[in-house]
Amino acid sequence: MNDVFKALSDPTRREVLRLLKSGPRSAGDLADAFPVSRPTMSAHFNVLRGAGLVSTEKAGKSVIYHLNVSVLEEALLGFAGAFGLGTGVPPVSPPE
Amino acid sequence: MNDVFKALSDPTRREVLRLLKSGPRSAGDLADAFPVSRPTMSAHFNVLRGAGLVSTEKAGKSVIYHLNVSVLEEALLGFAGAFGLGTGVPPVSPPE
DNA sequence: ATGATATTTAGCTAATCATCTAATTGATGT
DNA sequence: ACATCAATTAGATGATTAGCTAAATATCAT
Repeated sequence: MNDVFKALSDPTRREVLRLLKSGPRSAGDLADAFPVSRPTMSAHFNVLRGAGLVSTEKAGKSVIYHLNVSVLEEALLGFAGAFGLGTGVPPVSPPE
Repeated sequence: MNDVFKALSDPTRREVLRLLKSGPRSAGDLADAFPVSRPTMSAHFNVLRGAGLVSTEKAGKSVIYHLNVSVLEEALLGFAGAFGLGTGVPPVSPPE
């Protein structure tokens, strides 16, 4: 889970996830959406994959990235939930 | 909001927030809960304060740290919400 | 005013990070 | 086989980060 928060700490990576929300995309397609080099984007993809936030699938010359929503959900809501946020169900003492 | 995610990327800082969830605590009291030096903890506090996640109040010799839940909520659920997580209300196209 | 206590700032270091260019790998088409 | 295109790895660099010790600041008590 630390890896997930580390991954989320970079705005480029958060934006990649947001783009992936609308559906799978190739590495180059994703890279085109950012003003940095492809190798740099590749490094960001590695961090996201290391955190389990995305999965890859080979399609010819391309590599398709998929968003793993469940991993995002588990980390984000898991943490938020510890503060009584997001679920509607407080963690310790319900506000009577 | 980037500052918030940057702040959350460190496990020590996330734990500080979790401790603060149960109520305000002094700097030294918080520092005692971690195996690092006080100056190091002070630096972590600065990051959390810079992100707006905590506020301070002076009380005699001590400095009391308060958790700003609203800031955490806005960032965390704001981001999660963009993925249809946490609110029960999907972000773009509601499942009819 | 002196001393003790709580916290922060200053200054340093080692490690990590985001970025780049150049080179490599892998797949497709001619 | 060769050229081309997509993506990654290698290797380097400058910036940021988390950590430390030592020194400074602020408050309280004597």
